[in-house]
Amino acid sequence: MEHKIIEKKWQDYWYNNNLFKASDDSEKPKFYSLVEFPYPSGAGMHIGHVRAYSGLEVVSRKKRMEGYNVLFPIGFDAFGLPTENYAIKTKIHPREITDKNINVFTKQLKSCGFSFDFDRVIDTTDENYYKWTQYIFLKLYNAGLAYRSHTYVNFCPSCKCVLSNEESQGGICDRCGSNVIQKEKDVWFLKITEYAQKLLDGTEGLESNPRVKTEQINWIGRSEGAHIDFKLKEANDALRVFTTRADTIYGVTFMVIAPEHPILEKYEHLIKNLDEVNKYKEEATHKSEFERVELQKNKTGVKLIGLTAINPISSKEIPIYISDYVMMGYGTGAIMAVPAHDSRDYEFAKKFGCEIIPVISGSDTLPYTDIEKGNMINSPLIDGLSVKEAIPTMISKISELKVGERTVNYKMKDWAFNRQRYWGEPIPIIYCDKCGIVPVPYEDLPVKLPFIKDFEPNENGESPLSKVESFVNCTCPKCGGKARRETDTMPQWGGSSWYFLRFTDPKNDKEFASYEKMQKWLPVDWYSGGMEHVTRHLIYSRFWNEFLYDMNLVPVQEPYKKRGLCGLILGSDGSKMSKSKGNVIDPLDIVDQYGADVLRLYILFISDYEMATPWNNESIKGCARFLDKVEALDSMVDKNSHEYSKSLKVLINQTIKGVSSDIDNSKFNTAISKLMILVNAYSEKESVTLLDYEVLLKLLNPYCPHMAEELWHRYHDDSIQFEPYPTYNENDLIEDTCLMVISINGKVRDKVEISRGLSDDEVKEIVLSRDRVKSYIESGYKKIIIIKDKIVNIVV
RNA sequence: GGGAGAGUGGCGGAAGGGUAGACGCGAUGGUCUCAAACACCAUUGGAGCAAUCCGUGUGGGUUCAAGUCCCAUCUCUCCUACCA
Repeated sequence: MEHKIIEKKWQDYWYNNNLFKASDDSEKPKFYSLVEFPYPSGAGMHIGHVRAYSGLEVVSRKKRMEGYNVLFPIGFDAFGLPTENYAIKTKIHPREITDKNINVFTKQLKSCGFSFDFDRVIDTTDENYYKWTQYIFLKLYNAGLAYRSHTYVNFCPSCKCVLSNEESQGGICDRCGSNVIQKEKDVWFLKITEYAQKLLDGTEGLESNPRVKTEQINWIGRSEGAHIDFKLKEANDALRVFTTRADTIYGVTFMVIAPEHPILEKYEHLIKNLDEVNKYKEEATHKSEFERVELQKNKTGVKLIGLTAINPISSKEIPIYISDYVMMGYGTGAIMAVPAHDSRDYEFAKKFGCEIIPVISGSDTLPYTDIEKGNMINSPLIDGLSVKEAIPTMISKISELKVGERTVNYKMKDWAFNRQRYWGEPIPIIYCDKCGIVPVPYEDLPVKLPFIKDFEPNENGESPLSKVESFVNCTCPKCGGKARRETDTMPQWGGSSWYFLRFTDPKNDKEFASYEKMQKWLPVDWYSGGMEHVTRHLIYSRFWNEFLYDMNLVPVQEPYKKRGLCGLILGSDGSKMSKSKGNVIDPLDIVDQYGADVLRLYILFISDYEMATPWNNESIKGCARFLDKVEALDSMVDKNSHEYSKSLKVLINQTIKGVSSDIDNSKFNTAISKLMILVNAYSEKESVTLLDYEVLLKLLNPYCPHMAEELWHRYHDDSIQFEPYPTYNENDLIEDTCLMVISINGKVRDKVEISRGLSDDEVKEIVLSRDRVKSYIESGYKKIIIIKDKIVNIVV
C-alpha cells in the first residue's frame, strides 16, 4: 500500500474534521491521558518522542472506541536555555525561533498521525499562558511560600551567571564548560519543604511502578531524630544540631559546622584564628563539585579558637571545627561528632587527633555503626539500654531539660527559583526603596517579557533584562514612588508545573482554568513520561497542585492518578543516541521509508515499554511485513459471512481479551505479538469472514490507524475511530480439548490431546495406558500429580 | 557509601510455580527468477544418526515440579550521594 498517500489522506480527514476534540459537555465518562509536553528544540522530533507518545496514543484511541470522552492534549514547554543559546549564536530572536520550532514540531506530530486534540495546544512562552504562571507565583508569595534570601549558590565565573543544580551537573557549567563555584547571591526560593510531608503522603496512592515511588520518597528523604542545642561557653547562645542518634550524646567529642554557617560571622570578634578560618572558608566555596567528591575521603578543616561548645547532658566542654564535610543545606549545618560510631567523624578525628569515646559495646573495632547489636556504655543516664531503647529515652531527657526536642528532618531543599536569563517568565516582583519587596498586583499581569536584542547577562551576573531601562524602571504599586523590577526570570520548571491544569481550559482569559472544567477532567488518569523527571518535574508539579488545592483553587489534592514510565530508545550500538556518536535515528526518515504506521508499531513492539532498548534497523522489517500480511487478507474476506470462522472463534476471543488487558498494563509489545499470531492464523486459511476481518482492524486501529481506517473504508462509510472496541465472550475463551503434558520426574516425555474437564481418575487411566508412559514405569511409580487440563507429573 | 532495577539463543525480547525461548529479526536450505531483490515454504538454544543428555550470571536450598520462591554470591544499568 502507498503509505504516503493513505497516511496523508486520513490525517487530513481526522484533523480537518477535528475528530479528536475533547468535549467539555459530553455525557460520556472522561479519560484524561497526558504525555510530558516537549521542549520544541530546533532539532525537531526525536525518536524518543515517538515512543513516548505512541504508548498513550494507543491507550487514547482504544478509550475512544470504548466510549470514553478522551482528553489527550499536547503543548510546548518552550522557555529555556537551548533556544536562548541558539539566539545568542545566530542573532535570531528567541520568539521567532520558538514559533518556527513549534510549527515544525506540530507538522511532525501530525505526520505520525497522533490523535492529540490540537485545539488545546498551549505554549508556555505565550503571554496568555505565562500570565498565569506569574499569577501562581504571586499566590505562593502572598502565602509566604516564595521568599528571598541571601545565600550561597552555584555560579559560573566565566558566564557570570547563577546556575541551578540541574544546570551545573558534575560541577561543570552547562553553557561554557567551566568549573562552577559557590557564590553569595540573592536568591528567590519556593518553600517546597513546607510540603515535604504532604508530598510524601501523596506518593502513597499513586498507581505506578515502585521505582517511581521509591525515588520520590528518597528524594524527599524524611528522617526522624532530634534537634539538640549545645550552649556556647563564650556567648549567651547555642549551636543547634540535628541528629538521628541522640543515644550517642556521651560520645560527642567535638562539633563540626559547615563553612557557610552564620555563627562564624556572628561571633567573628571571638574567633582568634579568624584569618585561618576565613581562608578555609574561601577555599571551600571555590572547590568545584568535582573536587569535593574527589576529596571525599580526605577530610579537611580548621579548629575554631575562641569558641567552645558545652555538652548539654554531660556538661563537658568540646571544641568546634569548621569543615566542608558538613553541608549548610542539610539539617542545621552543624553536627555533634561521635567518632566512635560514625565513620565520617572517625576519619576526621583520626586526622585531627580528636578524642574518641565509645558509648556502645559490641565491637573492638571502631567506628562501630551497627544499631542492631550492642548496649550503651559510658553513658550514665542510659547505660545498659539497647540503641533502639536509648534513642527515645535520651530524646525525652533532652526535651525535659529543654535543650532540644524530637523533630523530623527532610533531605529535600527549598527550590531556588530565579535565573539570570532572558528567555523565561519574568518574576512579578517590584523593589521599592520605601516599601521594600512589593508583589505586582494581580490585575497588572502579565509582566511582559520585553523584546530585546542583547541576551547576554552583564558583568555582575545580572539578568539581560537588567540592561533594559524601560523594563526595570517602574512605579511602586503601593506608594507610587520610583521603583525597580525584578530582572531575573523563572527556571525551566515553572511553566510545566501547572500545564496539566491549563489543558482543561486552555483559552480561559479570566482564570488559569475554570474550577468546573478542572472538576470535570481532573485528576489526570494516566500520565506517561520518563524516569528522569520523577524527582524534579513530578515533585514540582505535585507541589504546585497541592498548594493550589490548599488555596481552594484546584479540586484535587493529587493531580495524577497513575504514572506510567517510558524507557529510552538507545542507538543501535546500545549507547545513548547523540549527534557526536552518529547513532541518531530520525523518526521522519522512518516515516518516509516505511510509513507512520510501521514506525508506531515497531517502536512499541521493540521491547517492554518501560525498558531502555537499542534501535534495530533490520527488525523494523518484521512490522512492515506484518502490515503487508494484514492488507493481503483483504482479498480473502468473505463479505457475506457475519460470524466468526469456527476454527478461529477461540483464538479471536483470546486475542481480544489479551490485547485489551496488555494495553491497560502498558504491555504493548506482547499485545502486538498477539495480533501477529492472529494474523498468521488468518493467513493459513482459505478465507476469513467479514467479522473476523473487522475485529482484526479494530484491534489494530490504535496502533496503525491509517491502515486500519483505509481498509475499514473498503467496507464502511464511517470512520473506524469511534467503532465500539471488540469485546470477548467468556465462554469462547477455551477449546473443548486440551493438550495434556505428561512428565516423568519433572521431564516432559509425552503429550496427549484429551477433552477438557476430565476427572483425575479418567486422566490417570488415559495416561497410564500409553505405551510411552508404560516404558518409564515398568517397575511401578511412587506418586502421580495431576493439574487439571494442564500437566501430569509421575514420580518414579 | 546508600537506594532501586536487571542478568534468558547470534540479536530485540516472551513466559499468573506447571511444555523455557512466544512474537519478530537474522541465519541455513528450498520455490519463483537468466540473475538479484521482494515474496513464499521448511529448519533454526547447544551436543548427538538417534534414544537421550545439557541448558535462564554463579553456588546452595524449598517443591512432585523453579527463569519464576528462599539464602548466599558475582556482574551490569539507573538514581542519589560526606544526609549527620
